[in-house]
Amino acid sequence: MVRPNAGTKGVPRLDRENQILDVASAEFGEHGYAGASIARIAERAGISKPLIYSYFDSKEGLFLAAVERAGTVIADEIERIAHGSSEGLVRALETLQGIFTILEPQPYIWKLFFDESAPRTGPIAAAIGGYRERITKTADQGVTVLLHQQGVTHQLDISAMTAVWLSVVDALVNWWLEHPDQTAEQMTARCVRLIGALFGEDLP
Amino acid sequence: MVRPNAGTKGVPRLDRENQILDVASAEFGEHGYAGASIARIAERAGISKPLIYSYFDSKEGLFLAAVERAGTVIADEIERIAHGSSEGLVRALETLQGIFTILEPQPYIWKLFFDESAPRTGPIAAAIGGYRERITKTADQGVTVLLHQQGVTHQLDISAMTAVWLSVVDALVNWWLEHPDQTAEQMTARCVRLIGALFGEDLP
DNA sequence: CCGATATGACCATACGGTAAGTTACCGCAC
DNA sequence: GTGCGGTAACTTACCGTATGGTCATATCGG
Repeated sequence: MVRPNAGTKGVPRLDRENQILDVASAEFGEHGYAGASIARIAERAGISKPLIYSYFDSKEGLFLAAVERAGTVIADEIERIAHGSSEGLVRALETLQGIFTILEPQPYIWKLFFDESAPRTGPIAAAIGGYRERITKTADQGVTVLLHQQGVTHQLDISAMTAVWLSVVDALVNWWLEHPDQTAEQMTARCVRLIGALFGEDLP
Repeated sequence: MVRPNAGTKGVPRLDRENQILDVASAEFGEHGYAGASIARIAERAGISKPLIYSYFDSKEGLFLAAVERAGTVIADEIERIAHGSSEGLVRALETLQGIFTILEPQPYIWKLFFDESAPRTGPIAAAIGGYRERITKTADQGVTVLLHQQGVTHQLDISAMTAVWLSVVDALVNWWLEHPDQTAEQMTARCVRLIGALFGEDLP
């Protein structure tokens, strides 16, 4: 039987893996884990389904790889900013700036951590949980400092406020996805204006 | 063949429909549209799959019915509050209080409007779009007033801020889902504390 | 010729959806 | 009151297809 193109492309495995992960992240981001289709990912990447399985074993494996690639980058960046000396709203703004910069090439990766239809048990849940915990823990520290300054010390209040803060980031990323013409710089400037207006502070 | 229990329960259609919608809302909320399973909904409701189809025609029909039941309630309440005389942060707080009160019996219905895996075309998209537009429009008016007072008039800034505000509501509802012991009243009190701390205002 | 890259064709099954029939109840003729 | 027909409520068993996943095989550089 004739199989045109079989094996003729010769793209190195690592390159191909990254290309697949790019496409898969977008697909998972757009449709959620359950709504994403491997066949569609293959089509969008211009390759065949079996190649994906030969590199990532399963749908779960592919999603897991996407989550881990994204999680490392995002969590590292957030923790890096947290280790700086800034505090309160300035730190919040720096975090947003860092996230926008990282997400600029591929904004969809943010959504991998907030997928309702992703498996709730097994390695995927563990990985998502791990990265979310790193992110949440860091956010929690920042929120704690901010709220303590204002006299709020109730643990549940801080927990809720952390959830709100993470959701604010989420909202801005999603808004950005709907306004793809905006640059990371413009997004940061926008946040400066909004924080300034809401909290009446002068930001650097 | 013996069919034990066929037709023996005799629950009136409207009651059964509402029961199914309760279960379906939770299932859709937990797993998203694509991740939800009709068989599982039937099982959770203690009935058989065909009964669901005889009442709602299809998975889309079931989701649509859930969205419409939830959307009317939520959008009406939000618009009702918006027609009051309050403004700015007070109005924000009243909106949150209203939403918490409405969602108390069934918090999952909020998530139906933010499902990534729901159909993007057809009647479902239209219904979701319609309710989201009602909610967004109302939110947008409140945000516009608030930001204009602070000198922010750029249309895109307002659009982004509206998205952030809606996401704040989303975060609080999700946080609530993870802390089911909390009452609507406690949630409202928590928001009073947090808004007070962040914005340094005295709220009624 | 061997290993890496790649594919068309296929399998298994989960899930949306349906056909056909069962049970219970209600209203009504007698 | 009782037999009976119509209807609402409900079920088992099944179908078709989309999708996750696999197999055998092809191409090509070194």
